[in-house]
Amino acid sequence: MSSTERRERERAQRHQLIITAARELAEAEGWDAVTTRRLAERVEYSQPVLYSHFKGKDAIVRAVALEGFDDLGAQMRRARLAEISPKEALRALGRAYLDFAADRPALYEAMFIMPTDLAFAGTETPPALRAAFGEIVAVVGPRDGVGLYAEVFWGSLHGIAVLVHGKRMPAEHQGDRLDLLVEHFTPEAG
Amino acid sequence: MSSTERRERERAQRHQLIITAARELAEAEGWDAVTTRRLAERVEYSQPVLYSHFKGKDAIVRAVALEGFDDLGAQMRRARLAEISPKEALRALGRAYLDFAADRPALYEAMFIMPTDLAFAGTETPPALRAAFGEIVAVVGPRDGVGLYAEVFWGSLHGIAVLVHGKRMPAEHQGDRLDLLVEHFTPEAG
DNA sequence: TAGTGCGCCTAGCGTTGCTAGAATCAGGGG
DNA sequence: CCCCTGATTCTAGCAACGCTAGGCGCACTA
Repeated sequence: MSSTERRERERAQRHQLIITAARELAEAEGWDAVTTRRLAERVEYSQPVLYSHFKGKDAIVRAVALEGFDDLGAQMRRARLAEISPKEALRALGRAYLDFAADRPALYEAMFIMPTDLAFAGTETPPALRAAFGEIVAVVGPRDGVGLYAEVFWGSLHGIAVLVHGKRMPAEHQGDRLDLLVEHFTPEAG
Repeated sequence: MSSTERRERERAQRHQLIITAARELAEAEGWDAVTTRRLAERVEYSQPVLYSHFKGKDAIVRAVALEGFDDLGAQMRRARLAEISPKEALRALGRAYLDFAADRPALYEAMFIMPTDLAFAGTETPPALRAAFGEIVAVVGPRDGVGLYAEVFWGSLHGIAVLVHGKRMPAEHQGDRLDLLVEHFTPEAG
């Protein structure tokens, strides 16, 4: 059954190809440009092939988002581990988060803005999401049982990131905003 | 030219009718349900009439959003003026903001989530937006020249509101999150 | 080599935002 | 009183969207 294996391998490659193409197209021209037709053209297959891999366009976006959580988690982890003091670690993680949102806006959009049915805080939550949130918990400090501080710190970062991204808040002073947040959320100083 | 006046009056009424219908339809069934066809049917005119009032669908959404800022501004103002102490005023305004987002999700979406070309912080910023932001500045205290504290407080509120709305953060504990924010942003204590 | 089944593509459905051109209606002049 | 003029509204249709049915062709099995 070697041919079957090869087929499955090729199929998996194409699966990944679709996800990558969708992300690249979104990052280059925005999600509005990611239509099933253009995406199919880009992977050099016809439209229906997409539907043999994914239930629909939403599922493709979800797959792109899911990969993004690995990246974001790793980026935050690297940032916080590079610092010694809790305060500096917090600032580094916050900067990493905001940089991620600013540098890869389309990916960030798929992860945190577009409608999704990814389970975010439940038993079905994918490991990548859990790990990414865990980085925030680690740096904020699990001062309470439910991670309230981590939630609010995350929410604050997300808020300013998304308002800047939507041009509802000036892009300048983002560093100052982060400093202000860090000042308030530094562990112990609570 | 009385007939002309009447015509203009009727036209203005219809203009408002379209905005109201769009908002109601969005609040009842979500913005996806607000198609130009359904909206036209609802106002009992044909589709092209919409385009004689608005440049396109985006312009209708923008008009709905603009009205929302009056509501939100008033709601925040009422809340903060009902309290004496700065801390309680801050909490009341925050609660008003979060309640607005939770109670009128479609309207909130049009104001703060959907793509828009409304000028948010510039010379062209509509008075309603300016006034609403002014309420936040008033309650946070303009501790710096550029309203950094107000921006970050607003961003934090927006972040948790929108993450809960998108089911990316549990809906519970929203009150606790607000308390935590208020604790950190209370004037003087800063 | 003939049969068989899977995989891919062509074609098309219903819906979207938006627009061109026909039709209709109100108001004013002969 | 009637017809003409101009504005206003509607019918019809375009291109693009997400998605799907059905048939064709190729690769593998026997």
